[in-house]
Parts: sequence; C-alpha cells; structure tokens
Amino acid sequence: MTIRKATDEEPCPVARSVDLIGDRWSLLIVRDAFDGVRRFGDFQRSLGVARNILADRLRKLVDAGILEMRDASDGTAYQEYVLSTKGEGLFPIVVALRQWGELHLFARGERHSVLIDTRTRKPIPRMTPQAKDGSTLMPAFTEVRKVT
Amino acid sequence: MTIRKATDEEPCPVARSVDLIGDRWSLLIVRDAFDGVRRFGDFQRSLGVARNILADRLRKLVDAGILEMRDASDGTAYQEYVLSTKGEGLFPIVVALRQWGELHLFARGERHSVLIDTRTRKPIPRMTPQAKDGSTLMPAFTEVRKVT
DNA sequence: CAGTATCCCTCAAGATACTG
DNA sequence: CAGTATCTTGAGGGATACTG
Repeated sequence: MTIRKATDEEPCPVARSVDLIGDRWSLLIVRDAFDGVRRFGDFQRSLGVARNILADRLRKLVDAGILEMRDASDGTAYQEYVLSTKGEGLFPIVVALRQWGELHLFARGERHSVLIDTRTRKPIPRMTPQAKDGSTLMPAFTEVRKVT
Repeated sequence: MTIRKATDEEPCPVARSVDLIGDRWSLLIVRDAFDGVRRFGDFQRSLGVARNILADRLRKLVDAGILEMRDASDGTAYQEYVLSTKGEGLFPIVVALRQWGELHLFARGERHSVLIDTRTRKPIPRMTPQAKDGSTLMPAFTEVRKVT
C-alpha cells in the first residue's frame, strides 16, 4: 500500500470500498454474518481461518462500523458480532458477487450453496430479474439463511 | 490459500468470486475497463500499480475470460484489453461497491468521482432506487465514463 | 510503448502455545 | 470458549533494468 493513495485521499468510492473489504477474508465474514453466524468459534469453523487472522478481521470490521459487538444472546459471558446498518448495506455487494459467481464460475449442473430470503421463503434468484429498462432488481436484505 | 478450498471444490459462489477478483487490483482494473480504459499504459498510469503486477493481473483476467485482447483500434501494433460479456456481468458488483462507498465512506460534502451512464447521460445514482418491495434497482451497464 | 525479468522486502497468513 | 502472543513461511507487491 505504499503506492496506493491513503484512503482519505482516494477520490474513488470503489477503491475505498475495496481497500476496506477487498481482502481474502472480510467479505466472507460478512457473508457468514448475513447467514446468521455470530460467534467467534462459528466463524472460525465456517471459514477455516487462523484464529489470529479472524480476530484481526473482526476487530477491523468492528472498527469500520460494519459489525457491532453485543453480549451473547444465549446468556454466556461472551460476545456476538452482528451486522450494523452500515454492514447490512453490503448486502447488494454480496448478492452481486454470489449471482455473478453462480452464473460464471460453476459448470452447468454443478451444485452450490444458495441463500434463502426468510421473508419470501424463496432462494435469492440465480440472476437478477431484469427491469424494462435493462436495469436489474437486487433483492432486499431481510434475513437470509444458507442451504446447501 | 493453503487452507482455503481449491476453487473447484468451493461450493459457495461468493467465495469463488472473491477468490478470483477479490484482490487489491483486479476490481480496480475492471472499474477502469468500465470507464473505457483499454491500454496497458493507461491502466498503469491510472492505477499506479507496478508494471509486472499489472501484467500479471491482466493475464489472469484474460485467462478468467473477464477481459479479452484485441488489436488496438488506433492502428498501432499493440493490444487492447476490453471487457467480455462475462466481464460486463461484473457491473452490478462495481456499482454496489461504488454506492456503498459513496454512502458510508465519504464525509458529507466530500467530493468523489462519479460515473456517467452514457445512455441516460445521468450519473449513476448515489443510492440504488428502492422498489415497492424493498428491493433495489441496479442500473444496467451500457457504457460509462468517469467524471471527477 | 508494452511488456518481461530480477531483486528485494513487507506483511498476510498459518500453526501453535498460552490465558482469562 | 474466546481470544492473545509468538514464530515462521511464502506470496504479493514495489522498483527498476531490460527487450522487441
């Protein structure tokens, strides 16, 4: 990052976003968070990431205001990491990555995990529906749960 | 990547997408490509990336079928890199990153670059318009040109 | 101009042991 | 269980010189 502009001098919003969440793990943590994962150990098992790296990424995501720490809902003494409103705003990015990947990175018939919109109880569509003007309709974030 | 699954064993489309384009430079190259950048030197100047890294990323993007090489349109002996259909499919991801960044990563009033939709001649909106059901409307890719 | 070849260095990441 | 501390490795990335 010596050569890249400091984030606060970078005029391109895409670049700032990529600087913040464009690493190997952050977006997958966010994906899991959309999927309802909340606890350190669950993230760790889901991702298979080293504990120290996970701790670092969680801290950065909390510092960035994407995740918030809360007391565990199950009465244990530990913390949970849940998406803030800002973090929930990443939903279109995750969905777009998912849909592009489904369409272009899987062979026909090859199985992949899907997301269920818990409001409509339907899977997030493989492709974004087209509007009349050619724009695409991105599902809203309600709550989502993975099915494999 | 020792611990991460090989791409062809990874069942999550988000993870496959992130594996492919979730590095520091690939998405910014794609962003520039949407912006009409086509030549090695122009990418290099725009991004400030080392030439060997740029060459590597361009090669990987071509191998992945996201960019295609063509003979230069200006008659010179060189090549140009243009988005394939698959690459154009990344538009919603770039737009989503842009809009999230505009909304959450810039102070009020702070200036940032914008994209002009050359079909409508209007800037890509700061926030995705909401549909009645709470889903969001992602602009179509026609052609786009940066304005700072 | 459009790359390739080399060298070097930093940091991300993995492994593992330890602590409250 | 939820982390922290420490060590090691390797890949990513920068600088630069070189080539067709």
